[in-house]
Amino acid sequence: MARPREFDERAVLDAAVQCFWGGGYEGTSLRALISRTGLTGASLYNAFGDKRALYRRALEHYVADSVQARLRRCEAMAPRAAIESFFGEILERSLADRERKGCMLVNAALERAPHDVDLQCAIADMLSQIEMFFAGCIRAGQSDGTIRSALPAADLARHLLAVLMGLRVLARAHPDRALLQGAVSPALALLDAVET
Amino acid sequence: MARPREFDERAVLDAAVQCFWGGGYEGTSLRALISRTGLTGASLYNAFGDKRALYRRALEHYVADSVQARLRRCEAMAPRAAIESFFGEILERSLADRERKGCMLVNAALERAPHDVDLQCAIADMLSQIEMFFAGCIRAGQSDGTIRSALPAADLARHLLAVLMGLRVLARAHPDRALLQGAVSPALALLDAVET
DNA sequence: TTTATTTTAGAACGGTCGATCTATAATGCG
DNA sequence: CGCATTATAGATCGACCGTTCTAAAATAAA
Repeated sequence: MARPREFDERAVLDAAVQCFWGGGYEGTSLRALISRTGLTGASLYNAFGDKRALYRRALEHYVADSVQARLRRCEAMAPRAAIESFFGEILERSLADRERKGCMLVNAALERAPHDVDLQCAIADMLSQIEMFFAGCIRAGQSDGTIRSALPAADLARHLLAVLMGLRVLARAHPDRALLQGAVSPALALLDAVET
Repeated sequence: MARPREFDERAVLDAAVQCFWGGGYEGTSLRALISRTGLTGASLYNAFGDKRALYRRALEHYVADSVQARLRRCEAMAPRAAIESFFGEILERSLADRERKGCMLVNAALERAPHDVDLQCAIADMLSQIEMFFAGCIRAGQSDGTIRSALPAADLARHLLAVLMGLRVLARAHPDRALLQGAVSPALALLDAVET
């Protein structure tokens, strides 16, 4: 009934993520998006609305592609190992991240959440998915004895979430292995049965 | 020999901090700074150079005023209490922060450090001051027995630094008392002598 | 008082911003 | 084949960006 689209939406969102990830929302211009995605301003506005809506779609695309995929990958492992592997992956990725892009979700949480109510809710949801992954691992580990039960699983999960956010900030400001490893290892020690 | 300045530099930096703190670097326009500080563009450029230099001066002003003052305040306390009081203060301030401005240093670390080498070094220094505060408290507490010695003081300090960064991110995205308290309390438990 | 020097005020600069307009191209339906 | 509908391309919009310019004002030394 009408002219069909010439672009692949996923490819366009991939390109948009590449722009927004490193540059942030304010630091990414429509011109940059037009150049990266290859389509014109009119097409972008026709397909996605405005810059704000495109940013949100890009963030959701990033989270589905990058964060949720990692959660699924780790959920397949034993609880204690899942958490250790999760942080190990983050650590290696952060140290290999030459452009210092960090995590787009963390960047969005700090840059956009305070200024965009809708996005704030979406981001809170995404963060709570990570928290729930931690909580699930911890409860399972506390049941099978691989994680100590002295502290509430809910608190531990929130703690790990904070450590994760902190890692991402530190990595963007000062990506040093000793710093990041030092920050993570006490968190893992906290999960273990105690030895004085 | 020449016309004297009509403004107080500290007051101007205070105003600049108010602008940059909530809005970030890219989100704050020269017009906003001109309006808040009360002086003209020419005066700003004559006194501080350009926007980037003003941002750096504002950040240093903020850190001296807000971060270093808190460190001094807490350094006067007993080591274990100093850490607990430090996080307690952050927590209450974050929850009372209606505008969700968070911590300007953390905001700068995430927004500007990757894009500004000079600032990155300055920020790394400022963060390491906080890390050294933690490290000092922990070493002292490990000596007098109020903090357990099972983990290296250096790692614990880096861990607390990461938790602090994470708190600031979470508070800006989802300022909920249960979330923030849950994130902190395992960090404090980690410092204590063990009870199974 | 004159002169040199610096700060002020405010207009103005070229450039870029997000967003929209016009016109053309491409499809399915009647 | 028209016809309605949607996507494309590229020019263009007013607004705002960081920065600089000109000119007036204010001081201290000569």
